[in-house]
Amino acid sequence: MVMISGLKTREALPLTIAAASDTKEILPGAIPARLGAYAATLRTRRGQSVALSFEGSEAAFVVRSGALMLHVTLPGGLRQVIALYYPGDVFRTAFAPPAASAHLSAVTAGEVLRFRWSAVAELAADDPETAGYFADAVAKQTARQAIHMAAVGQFDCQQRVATYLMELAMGTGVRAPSGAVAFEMPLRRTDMADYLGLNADTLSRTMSRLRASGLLSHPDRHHAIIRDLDALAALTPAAQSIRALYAKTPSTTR
Amino acid sequence: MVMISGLKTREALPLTIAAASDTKEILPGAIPARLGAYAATLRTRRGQSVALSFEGSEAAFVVRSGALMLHVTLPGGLRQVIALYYPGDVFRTAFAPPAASAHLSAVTAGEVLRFRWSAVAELAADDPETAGYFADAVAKQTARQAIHMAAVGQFDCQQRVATYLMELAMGTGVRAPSGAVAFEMPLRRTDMADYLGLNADTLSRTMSRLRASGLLSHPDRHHAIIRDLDALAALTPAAQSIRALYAKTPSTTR
DNA sequence: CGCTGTCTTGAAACTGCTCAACGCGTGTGG
DNA sequence: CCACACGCGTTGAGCAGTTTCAAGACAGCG
Repeated sequence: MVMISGLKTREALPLTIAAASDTKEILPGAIPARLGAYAATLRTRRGQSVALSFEGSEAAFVVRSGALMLHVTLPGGLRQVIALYYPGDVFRTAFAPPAASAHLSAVTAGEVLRFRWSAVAELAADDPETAGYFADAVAKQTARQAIHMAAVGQFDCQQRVATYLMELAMGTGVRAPSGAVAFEMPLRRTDMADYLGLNADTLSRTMSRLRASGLLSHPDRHHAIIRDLDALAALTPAAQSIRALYAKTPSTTR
Repeated sequence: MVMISGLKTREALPLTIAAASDTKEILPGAIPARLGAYAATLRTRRGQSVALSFEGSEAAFVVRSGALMLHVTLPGGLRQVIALYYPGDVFRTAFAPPAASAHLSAVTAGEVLRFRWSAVAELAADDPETAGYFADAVAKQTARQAIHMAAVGQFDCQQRVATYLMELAMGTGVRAPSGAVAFEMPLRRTDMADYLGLNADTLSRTMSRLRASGLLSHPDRHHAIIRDLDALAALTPAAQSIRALYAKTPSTTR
């Protein structure tokens, strides 16, 4: 559907299919080629923070690989990770709430395309593909956020953790022949807790319980293996939704 | 870009110039005129449910007056009100998460414009005003949701209630000379609780405590008066953000 | 080798939830 | 016109799940 155009100005941006040699380089359903002409590519390291705006004007970002995290800190030291952005996701400055000390940072090494929002808006005005790409990406993200909202608002501790693990497993997991699923957990415990609206101690305890039950094991801090995905799914009321969400993603290419 | 000094944010939006002689039909952001050609106007009654899609295809909605609520019910009877949509807000079918029995319903009598999403997408492709309107509306909503996310994830019961009251006061409140603010509370207690991720009992208790402290009074179920807005603001860590959000709203027209 | 940031774990304190009862306004039928 | 049921909101008492605080374990790094 998307073809490579000769529009690259500065550096070659294989914006079509990142011929993923690496597991992470999931193809974002193809980022519209014409965007390339306006993009600056940021290479992120884990933990690196990304300026929300660009030279004082509103910016837009498209994640190409890796992941970003938006978090806010409110008076009183209350911190909440609002959203995680994965390959194909878009973000614009105006998504960040005002007066909430919002920060965007990388949770993983990866690549992020940055634009002036005005440039994106102009391009979108005469390139339906770009317009559609943004609109659909935002819609998909909104739907994902809805599930997350429900999880944070209604689930107990274990359900939230199970939900997050499920998302990771579905999004980036690798299936072993045994039926087990292995994946990375890019967030630190603290960030994970802030994302789930939990206390870090409680989160740790919950993960220990899952480990004790044999469902989960993590060889090291940032890696996890789920013995039985269905058993995990049984722990979260959002299992169906997550499955539907991640099943749909690839076909998002429309 | 049309831009008229906004009065009350959440009152009716004129579709075009329609010199709204009607009761509350005042004009803030102004919905792009050309959308009118594709719109079907739905008149909602409180509690009425609005079909998420239209004749099997994806739909888009723009709230003109009143308010809508999106809620999901997950297995186990867990219910979460995901978002509230106010005049000027947009919604499209794809915002609703899959497999979560999502429902859109009116919390107030009002008017909602309905479109086929495909029609909106086509129009946006050659009308930058429409495209910009949708993109900006979605961005504004996303920012609002971020605050709500932080509230549900991090705030205690009283802070959440104060946050919601603050939103209402800023959005639809009428200032009395005494400094008090009066506003409507369109949601039922149960829905309010589900929106805030609280138990209805707990919510009721919290409101009683606020009433006992003299800050709040409600002459009847759906009306409230805040004696001192600053005192209320002091109760929620999100006060600054809410103020910024609602101060910015009128100028959002850019 | 010791430092530091991160993660884990325990015990006590507390917040919010559950469940059950009651009050109140409204609609319905005798 | 009253009796009654119903939906909705309020309130209390007891309980459960989370948070808090403090201490210990572990890994990476100078």
